[in-house]
Amino acid sequence: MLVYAGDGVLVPMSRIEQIYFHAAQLFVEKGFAVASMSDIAEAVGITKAATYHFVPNKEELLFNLMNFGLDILEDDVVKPASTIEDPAGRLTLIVKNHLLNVGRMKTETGNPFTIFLDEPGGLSPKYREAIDARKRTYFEFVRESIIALRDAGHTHDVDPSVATFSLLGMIIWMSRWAGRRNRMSLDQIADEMTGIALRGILKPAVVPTPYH
Amino acid sequence: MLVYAGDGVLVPMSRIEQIYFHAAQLFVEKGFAVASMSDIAEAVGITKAATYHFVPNKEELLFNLMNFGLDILEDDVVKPASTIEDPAGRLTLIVKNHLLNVGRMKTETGNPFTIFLDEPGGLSPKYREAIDARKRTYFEFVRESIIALRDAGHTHDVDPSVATFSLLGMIIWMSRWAGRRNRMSLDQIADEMTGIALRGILKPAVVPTPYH
DNA sequence: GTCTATAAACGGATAGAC
DNA sequence: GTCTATCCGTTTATAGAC
Repeated sequence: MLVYAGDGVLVPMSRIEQIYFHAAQLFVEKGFAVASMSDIAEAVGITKAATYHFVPNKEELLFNLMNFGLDILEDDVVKPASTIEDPAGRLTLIVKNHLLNVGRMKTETGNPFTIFLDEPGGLSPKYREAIDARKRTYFEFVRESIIALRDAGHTHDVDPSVATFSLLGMIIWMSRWAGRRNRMSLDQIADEMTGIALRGILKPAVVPTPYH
Repeated sequence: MLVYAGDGVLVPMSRIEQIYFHAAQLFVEKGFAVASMSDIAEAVGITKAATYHFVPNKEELLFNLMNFGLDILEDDVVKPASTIEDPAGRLTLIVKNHLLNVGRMKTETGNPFTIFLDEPGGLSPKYREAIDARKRTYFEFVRESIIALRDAGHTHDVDPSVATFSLLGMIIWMSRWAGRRNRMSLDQIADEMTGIALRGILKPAVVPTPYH
């Protein structure tokens, strides 16, 4: 669908990929409801009718993009984290990689593949349920790591769900501000935020050394 | 505009207040672009034309609501925090009160006075600038407390801006999930999150006792 | 203040030619 | 694959009667 051009920049290839690429940008920039099919067509450089040759309707455009964002999340975060048995190391990798993922694909106006995972009212109930199920699976994946740490006595006295929501809120919100100024590198920012997140939840002795 | 009915529930009084009240709920629920003036009128129980007797246009409805939300934030967070000289105590009050504010006014579908402080593409540039300026002022207020703490050697090695964004992301995101289940009280949730936020940024010795 | 009626613009989506 | 033209529903907003 989209291809990395070496330095983390996403490059659209075929026409259909161009459509999805610009749709993602516009949905984030203006919101799903405000960005029109004409806007997308204009950004691609074709007419609205031509766009409908590739896309059945606007809702499926959003649905496919959300699934694509979740695919990336699973590849870049869940898959590598699943191989780590130590829950502290696993949680660290989750936070760091999710942050890098959010920041890496940032455009000038937001992150197309993260921010609109929560477009309100964009999807009809049928589609919405499928996306919600995938989001819940990810939430549980993060929460399980925190539960393991709590059961080992390695966390402060926090409810695992509250801790997970706090963590994910911090991460997702990053898509709204990171990448605006280049004073710090993305890696630096992700490291600092990983430290903030881990220290908030884990007891000092358990926080890995680079974030201690 | 709106009045508290003792237990934190907002009650609309006059007709114009009813309009703003239901508009706020609908904007959060469906998004600004999707919620129509007819929806609002129907919720109030009058016709769309009658609504326009009180409101000049849809955009100013959103603009006024955003300003109202910022007014509340200043009353409930900035004003009381400004009287506290100790920066650790001040930051603690900021986080706790902002969280209570976000959680208290939660409806079934979201927080009318917080979540849409960041409606994308809702406002035209002219109005948007005024809102952005007020948001920036609040951001700086939080950031200054963290800078004071860093200069006193009381924080971990974090950039004050990154720390502020992390903090606010966590808080704002709370509006999307808090209030769904009642396993924990709002005060309990706010306390736990305050702890997570403060521990992430402040050195253990400086974190106030209830959150240590 | 609230209504019915309607104007004017824009949205998603399709038909059919090339 | 892409275009022009168009259908049809919905939206914001207004006019004017009561």
